[in-house]
Amino acid sequence: MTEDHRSVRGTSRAVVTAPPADSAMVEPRPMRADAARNHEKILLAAEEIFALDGAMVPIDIVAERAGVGIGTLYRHFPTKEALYEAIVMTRLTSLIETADECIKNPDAKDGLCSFLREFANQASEKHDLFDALSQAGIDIKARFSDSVEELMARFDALRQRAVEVGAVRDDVGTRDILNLVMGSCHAAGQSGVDATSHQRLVDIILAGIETRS
Amino acid sequence: MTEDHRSVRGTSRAVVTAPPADSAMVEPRPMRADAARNHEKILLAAEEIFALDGAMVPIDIVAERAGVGIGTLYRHFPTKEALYEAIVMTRLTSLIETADECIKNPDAKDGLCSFLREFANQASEKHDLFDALSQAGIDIKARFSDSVEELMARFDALRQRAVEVGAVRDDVGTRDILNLVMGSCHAAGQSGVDATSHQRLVDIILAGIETRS
DNA sequence: ATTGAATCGGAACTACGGTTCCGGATAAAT
DNA sequence: ATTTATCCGGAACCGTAGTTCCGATTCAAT
Repeated sequence: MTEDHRSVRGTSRAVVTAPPADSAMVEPRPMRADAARNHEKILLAAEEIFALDGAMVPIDIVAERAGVGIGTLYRHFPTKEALYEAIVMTRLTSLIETADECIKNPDAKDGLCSFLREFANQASEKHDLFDALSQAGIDIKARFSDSVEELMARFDALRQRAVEVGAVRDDVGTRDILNLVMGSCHAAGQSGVDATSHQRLVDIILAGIETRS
Repeated sequence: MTEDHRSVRGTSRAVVTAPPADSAMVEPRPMRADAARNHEKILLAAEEIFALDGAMVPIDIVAERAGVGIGTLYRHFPTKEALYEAIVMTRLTSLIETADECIKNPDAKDGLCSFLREFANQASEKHDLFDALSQAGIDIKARFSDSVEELMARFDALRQRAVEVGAVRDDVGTRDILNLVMGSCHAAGQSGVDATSHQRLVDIILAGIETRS
């Protein structure tokens, strides 16, 4: 009994209503014009302010920045978690697209490098989003398993291809590289260093996973 | 009044007992036995539970674990920040000692490696402490500038020596290495991977900062 | 054993941030 | 223009976590 912490926090019975993207089968009425506009404004404002001030900013600040009331914000995203989810989702999708681009690169090593650089860019820009999520007890891999797996598959393909060409070591896992890049960007972001440093760090990591000559 | 005069005493484990005789005019009474015992218990419990469950655990949980009341905890550490500070202080001190050990190593590269490995160990164990601090708006470099500078100086000496011997590249800054190691440990800790992975990551980083052959 | 000061313990207070609710406003259909 | 379903706004509510306060307790000096 010395083990248990405070009683498990409120059963977050968060209604995980997926944002109706473009399904015309269930909704007889699409969405009122102002509602759609606000939805967009909120998403935009949230992304901006989270990237800027970290994901811990109170939501009423987000609402203020979006130019809407809190009630409106909650109508569109019934929970702060839901807002996080929406943003993470766009981020993952964008990253998957990037990976798809990079895999088109005929040079295996270049492809991997490009991807890692872009990945580092995004990671250092929005450094605390993922952090805040896990701090809030949200398991990204679990909640977005589909997209994450998709992304990881592409990432692994990039790595694998570079290994087969003999450009990078075969004893370094995809997960390792991810941790290296993501983590160092995070650290660099925290210690207020110049914004270009994460590129230098990626270079070092790339040197570290190269095949030894 | 810009400078807060939080007592620096109590940061090292040994000071809890009676102060030396040469400060008779300052401290007429040393500290009651139970008080000293509790001070120690709290520090210990806090260190344990922060390392285990992250630094966001409510302090009453810390008190419970230490077997004291909240009032008692607050008597010894007037603020949660103060508790953080005390722990960070012991950590920095310990790290400085490690660096002093490593610099005795005749082999420059081995010395640096040993230090980085130990650094990684500590970083991955208590990964969220620093995180929580910065999230709480506490600037570590500012508040502990003395110890941090001391540590950085030793770290830089280790790196410098390795560079002079020709073991590591000369275009990689001390700060870079620190970000790399600290960050990747953080990331590895977050994504629940096996506890040994941070050693693998350090190896990759070491490979990345080696002189190219 | 007595006494008084130091210390303990935890209930209560406070601040803050997420969430709910509902009267008022507005788009769109008639 | 009227009507109504939908949406907006923000005051109020609630739970959580940090902090304060003071009667009860304990150490240690006499």
